[in-house]
Amino acid sequence: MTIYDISEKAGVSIATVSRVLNGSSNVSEKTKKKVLDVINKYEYTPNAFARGLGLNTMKTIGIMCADSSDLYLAKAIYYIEQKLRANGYDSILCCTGYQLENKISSLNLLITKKVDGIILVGSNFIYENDADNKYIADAAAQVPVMLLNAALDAPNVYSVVSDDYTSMYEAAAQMIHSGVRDMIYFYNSNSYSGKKKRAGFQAAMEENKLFVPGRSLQYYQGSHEDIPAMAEHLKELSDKGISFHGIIAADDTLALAAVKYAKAKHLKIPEEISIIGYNNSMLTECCDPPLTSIDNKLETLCQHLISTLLGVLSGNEMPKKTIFSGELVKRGTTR
Amino acid sequence: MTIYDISEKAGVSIATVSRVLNGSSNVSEKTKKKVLDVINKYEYTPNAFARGLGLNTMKTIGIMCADSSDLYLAKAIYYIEQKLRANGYDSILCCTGYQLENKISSLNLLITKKVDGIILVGSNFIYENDADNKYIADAAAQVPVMLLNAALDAPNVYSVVSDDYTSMYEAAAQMIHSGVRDMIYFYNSNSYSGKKKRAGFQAAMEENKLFVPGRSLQYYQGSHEDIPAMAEHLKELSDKGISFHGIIAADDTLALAAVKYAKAKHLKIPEEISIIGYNNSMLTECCDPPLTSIDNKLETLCQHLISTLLGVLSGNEMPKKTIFSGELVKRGTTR
DNA sequence: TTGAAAGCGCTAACAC
DNA sequence: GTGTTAGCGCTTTCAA
Repeated sequence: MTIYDISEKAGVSIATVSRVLNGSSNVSEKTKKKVLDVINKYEYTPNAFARGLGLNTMKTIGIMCADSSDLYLAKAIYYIEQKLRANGYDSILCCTGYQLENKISSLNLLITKKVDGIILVGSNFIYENDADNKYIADAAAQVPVMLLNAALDAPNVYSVVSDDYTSMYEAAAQMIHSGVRDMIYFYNSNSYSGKKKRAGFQAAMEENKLFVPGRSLQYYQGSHEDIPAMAEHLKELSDKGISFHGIIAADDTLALAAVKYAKAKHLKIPEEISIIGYNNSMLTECCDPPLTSIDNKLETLCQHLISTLLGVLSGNEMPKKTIFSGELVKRGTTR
Repeated sequence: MTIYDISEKAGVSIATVSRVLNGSSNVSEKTKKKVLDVINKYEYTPNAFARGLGLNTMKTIGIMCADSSDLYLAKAIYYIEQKLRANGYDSILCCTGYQLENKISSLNLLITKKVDGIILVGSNFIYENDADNKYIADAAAQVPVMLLNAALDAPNVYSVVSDDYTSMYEAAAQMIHSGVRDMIYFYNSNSYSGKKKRAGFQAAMEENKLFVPGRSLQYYQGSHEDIPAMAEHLKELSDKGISFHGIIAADDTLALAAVKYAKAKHLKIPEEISIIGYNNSMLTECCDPPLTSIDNKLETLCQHLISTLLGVLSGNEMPKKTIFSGELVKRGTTR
């Protein structure tokens, strides 16, 4: 069933059918009804490809993320997809993994598929070496690119970020204030947001003359999901003689590993060791005691990201970078 | 830049350009190289919409799920997206929520967008009332529909399921064997797979004359993520005088709530209470002690689902339903 | 308010 | 091995 069939059965031209299909005003109520009746009768729906060819858009947005099964990224994708759909856009999902090479080819693929815009979910798309970020600016030459929790200053790329620096700064300040002096920062990512978090922690420590290079910052390299391995890492640290009575983790998974470590060492939480996570995910309640964590207002970020994108697509001038603040949600792992 | 531009610059016809683009054999090496050079020089990529219009496909598969941020569904989507992409297909993601109405409209929307196939991820797409499943059969009249962890007998719909019944039966049998007599089944879904699981539990209990109607089966109605509320539900049960020394949960989240409950009651795990979860997710390691759980081989299921879909799309005869068995992974919450 | 007709950029059947 | 041409099903001028 094509627009020709409908036009024939309704006794009008295809132009008229097209007009009612697209809600053009210049159609008499009478012919409009006539056409609509035929359309409904035959359950006709326009061919999306032909439409795409004519309009040069199929109203789809490409969503890229490293790993859609990551708790945090999954949540972001969920919010984004919902809000896009509510605005008439489809989402093409693209899980790229963490390799730059794959990110580049995925990005190019999406552009080839003629998406209307691209959303990069997660800070891992931004690299320390500026040259490595060229692929994003290149893509932005074709379609608007939105960054969630990352920022890049380039034409046609828009960033929405949580103020990780301040959140972490305040978490650390708070823990210091509660009496802990020798806490460590436990992290596994040097991404854009990863660096901000670490810097926030470090600043708070330095301000209080508590920062010890090579000790205060503890990097874990390994699977993002392997909690036992993370806990083991902490144990080795402690075995090496590095002592600490507080752990601020770069995400809730790492924090859970910290809790696991503390339990294995029979340390009382929070009396003997304080722990703070990041993301305020469901994991906070998977923990005993419940995990204190930083809420970075993911839904708000996503909401804002989508409105910005829609604005850009409508040709409006939109803010290049928006920053939201996070909030420390206190639960059982801190005093 | 179009195929016409390229053909002109290369001094050949558009048909020849199209041929090298599509790897047709009937092109001489010389002209092929000539065309390829021009293509590379101008970084030309064919217009996907025009291609779609001609071929009537854009090589995309619709993925529907109720909630892509659900731990289990997210993992499934991840596997599926990866495997589709590896085979040259894009994925349009569609989070429908749990309302039938929305599922129907999403499904129709995907068909309108002319996807090549549709994958329904999760058992919640199948309803008890057969009439409610008509929307799936209707969709299958247009494109192949794949069900993950659900089954429906209709033309052009294919099911890949884990043998939830047997897995649950064996988990229950195992717990009975370990000496627990009065365990309860803690669940929150009456979906296709939810019913299978429950039936497996019930069968094992009945076989051992341990099943007590109105007691052995405990339904929790509430947020799928609210662990404290789930734990509270168990506490109320216990307060009501219903005693149990074992909990088999329909998923790991519920099982974690069971652990939380046990800790609040100062019950020793597994000595005084045994707990088994389902899905063998990362949550098993978020738990202290680590959670015994049933692994339903999600990646295998997804792998098989994709190969079946690809087979169907290639016009091959494929199995309508495939069943894989799960496996009980014993950890610290069982004896 | 309506219709005729020219694209949109590609594929593929057919002819040479 | 290569070119010509007729679609694919829509949108959108331009005339009427």
